Amino acid sequence: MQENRPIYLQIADRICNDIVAGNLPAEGRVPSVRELAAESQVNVNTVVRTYEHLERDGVIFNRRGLGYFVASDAVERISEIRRKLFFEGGEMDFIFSRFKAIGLTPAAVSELYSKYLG
Amino acid sequence: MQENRPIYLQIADRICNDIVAGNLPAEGRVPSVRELAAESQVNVNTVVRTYEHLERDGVIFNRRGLGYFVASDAVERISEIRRKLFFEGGEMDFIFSRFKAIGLTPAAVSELYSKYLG
Amino acid sequence: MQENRPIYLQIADRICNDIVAGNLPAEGRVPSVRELAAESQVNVNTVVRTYEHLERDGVIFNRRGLGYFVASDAVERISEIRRKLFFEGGEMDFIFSRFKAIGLTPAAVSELYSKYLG
Amino acid sequence: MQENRPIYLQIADRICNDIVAGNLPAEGRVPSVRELAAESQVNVNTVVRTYEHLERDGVIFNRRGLGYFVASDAVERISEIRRKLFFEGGEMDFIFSRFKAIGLTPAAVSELYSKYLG
DNA sequence: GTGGTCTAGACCACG
DNA sequence: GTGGTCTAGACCACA
Repeated sequence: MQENRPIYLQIADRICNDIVAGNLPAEGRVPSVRELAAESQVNVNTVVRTYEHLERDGVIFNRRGLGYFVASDAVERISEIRRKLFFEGGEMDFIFSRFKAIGLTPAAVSELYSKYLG
Repeated sequence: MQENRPIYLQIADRICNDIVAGNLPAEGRVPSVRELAAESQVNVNTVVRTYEHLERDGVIFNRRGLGYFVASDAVERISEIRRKLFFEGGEMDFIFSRFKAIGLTPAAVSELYSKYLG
Repeated sequence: MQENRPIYLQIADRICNDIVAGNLPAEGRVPSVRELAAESQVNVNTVVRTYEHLERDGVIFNRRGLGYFVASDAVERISEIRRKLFFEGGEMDFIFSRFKAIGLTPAAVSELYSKYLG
Repeated sequence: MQENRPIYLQIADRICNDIVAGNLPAEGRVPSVRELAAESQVNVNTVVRTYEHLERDGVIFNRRGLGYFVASDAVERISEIRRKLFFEGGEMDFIFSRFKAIGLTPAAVSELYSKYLG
């Protein structure tokens, strides 16, 4: 499933996770486009797209000539975006339709998810 | 989420759901490409693609000049394909990572899913 | 391979084999269109096409109101048609290209064919 | 015989032959759909179909935005597919029935095939 | 009537 | 630049 998603979104997700986990603190600088591209083994343009995407969402912001920085309210932004996508963007309904299609019960889902977390 | 998926796959999913639900019985005929295209308001070629896809998966088969028919073991096939995609195709892990990212607990997921089903 | 060939040609082949084997003697009547259709579990039009095809090749001929009959020189006709198709119709080259593609040697082919005949 | 096969399959065969022959090495890139379409003098969509077909068979794979690449085990895949089609798909039996129908002996087949190869 | 193939051209997301 | 999808329309073989 991940491999079918656009690479730039996968990278954006990683950045967001790092922000939420505290690896990338608020107001701190995120890796440069070239750094991240080299590290992720992808084209520079792909990372550019990632950062543009995150900037549009207010997760990071740009200081001309200095690079991109984590927004002070990035964690809240990310949480809000993800919840909105999940509950209002149809993600939840799609996921539940998949659960239903393979015949999973709520109890089974809960158990599988517990295992995943644990 | 659904709306971003290719139409031909959405149609394939609908056909599969109809098969699982018993609306399209085993060995029975599925709508002709032209019928389904008209009904679904899409181009004939899109339905052709759907049926090619389902045939490759062994869900339907072709009788020359007569049309497509539901495979006798279609229900099992569909179940197998969907479970494999879910458990081995990384779908489950991706979904659970989303749950985790927005801070859902197993209990919360179970409750939401119950509501969805009910 | 057989199942991908047009049904009317498969039936034509069967008729030809019956003629060569002597089951359908020269000047004898071949089954009526309806008989053969019922027996072969196919549409009447398919058998019509078979007979038209065989008639064009001079293997059978039509007596109005009486049905189709095996031509007196049907065996020779069939032999000639088959050889021509094989040697000049590109059938041989295609077959040999398949042999080559899966790495069969002449000796291996000979052995497999002997087994098939035996 | 070849000329009656769909173009997209003929092109697929050519690609496979190039892979087996080493002209298209494992992990290497295959021509872009546009390149191959121009070179083969066919519509782009026809090549798209060829590549979809080869991808389903695991012969090539896609890297997003970069193009299609030869699978690392492509040669084995191709060999397996071709052998399966030949031995289990009824291709062999059909071919041998043709040999028999025109009265070829194993020795004759071997000789003709040797000539073809040589 | 059925599906199968092919073309032409468009628009899009992605890297 | 890459492929992915979709449309429109054509022609064909087959049952």
